[in-house]
Amino acid sequence: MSELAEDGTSTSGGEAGVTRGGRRGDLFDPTCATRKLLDRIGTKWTSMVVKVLAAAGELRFTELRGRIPGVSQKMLSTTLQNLVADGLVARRVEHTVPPRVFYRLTPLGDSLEVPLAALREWAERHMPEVDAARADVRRAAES
Amino acid sequence: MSELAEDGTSTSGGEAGVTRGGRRGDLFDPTCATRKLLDRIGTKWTSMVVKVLAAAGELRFTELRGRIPGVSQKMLSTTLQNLVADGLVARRVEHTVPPRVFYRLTPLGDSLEVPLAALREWAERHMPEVDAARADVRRAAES
DNA sequence: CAGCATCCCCCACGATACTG
DNA sequence: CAGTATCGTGGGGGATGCTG
Repeated sequence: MSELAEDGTSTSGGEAGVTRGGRRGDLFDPTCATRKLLDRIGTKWTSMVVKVLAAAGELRFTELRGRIPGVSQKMLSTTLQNLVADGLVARRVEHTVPPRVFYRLTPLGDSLEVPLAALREWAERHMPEVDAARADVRRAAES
Repeated sequence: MSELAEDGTSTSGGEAGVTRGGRRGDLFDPTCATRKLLDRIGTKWTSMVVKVLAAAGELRFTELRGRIPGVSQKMLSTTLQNLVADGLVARRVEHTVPPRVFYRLTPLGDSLEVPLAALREWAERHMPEVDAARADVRRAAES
C-alpha cells in the first residue's frame, strides 16, 4: 500500500499567486483522493443523507427531508445532485401527477457506507472524550 | 472550524458573548456526533496532519509543514491547535533557543487513524469511479 | 523556529420566492 | 410534490508581516 501519494502541487513556484487578480478555471488540485472525498462528505448534509438512505433503502425527496431535521430543500437538492453526479446515489422518477422522485444508494454508495459507518461508530464512541478534552482546555485557558 | 462553545459561561470581562446575531433553535439532531466529527476532519488539512503524524510518529512544526504540500503556516497552526484541543494530538515544547515544538498523536488520535485509514483506502480505490461518474454526467448534460 | 495578527476573497449554506 | 432562481452572510482559508 502506498502512502504519501500526494505530489508536490508546486504551490510555490512561478505560476502560483494569480489568486489576487482573480483567476479562471484554476486547478489547485493536489490529486489527493482522500481530501477530495473528505471535501465531499464533509459538506454539511452529505453523510447524513447517505446514512438515512443506507438505513431506509429508498426514499422520496420529502421523506428524506423529514428524516433530516434542519435541512433546507435547497441544500437537500444540491446535496442529492452532487451525490447523483458522483455516482453514489440513484435517482428514479415516476412521471405521475404529482411527480414522485425516489433516491437510493448505488452499490458504490453502499460501499462508501461501510467506512462511513466505521467513522460514525468512532464518533459515537469517542466524541465525549473529545468534548471533555475541549472543556479541559477551555478551563486551563481561562485561569 | 465549527463552533462548539454554545454554552455561554460569560466570565464577565472575558470575551464570551457569541450572541451576536442571535441564532435561534440550533442543536437539532441527536445523532450528529458524526457531523461534528466530519466538520472537524472535513477541514482542509486535519486528516492530512493525522495521516502524516500516524506515519511519522513525532514531528516538529516545520517538518510537518514540509510533509504537507500547500499548507500555510496559519492553517497548520490552527489545525494543530484544534487537534490538540480535541485531545487528538499532543504538543511537546523544548524551551531551547530556538525553541523546538513536537507534535504526535495521542492514543485517541491513533484510534481515529483507524477509521480514517479505512476512508483513505476507500478513496484510493473508488474515487476513480466517482470521477468517471462525474465525467459521465457532464457529457450527458452537454448533449 | 514557531506562531500570532491582519486583510480579504470565496463559497457553503440559509431564507425566501417562484415553477412544472 | 419536487424542485429552480436569487440574494445575503459567516467563516474557512490564503497571503503577508511581525514577535519572542
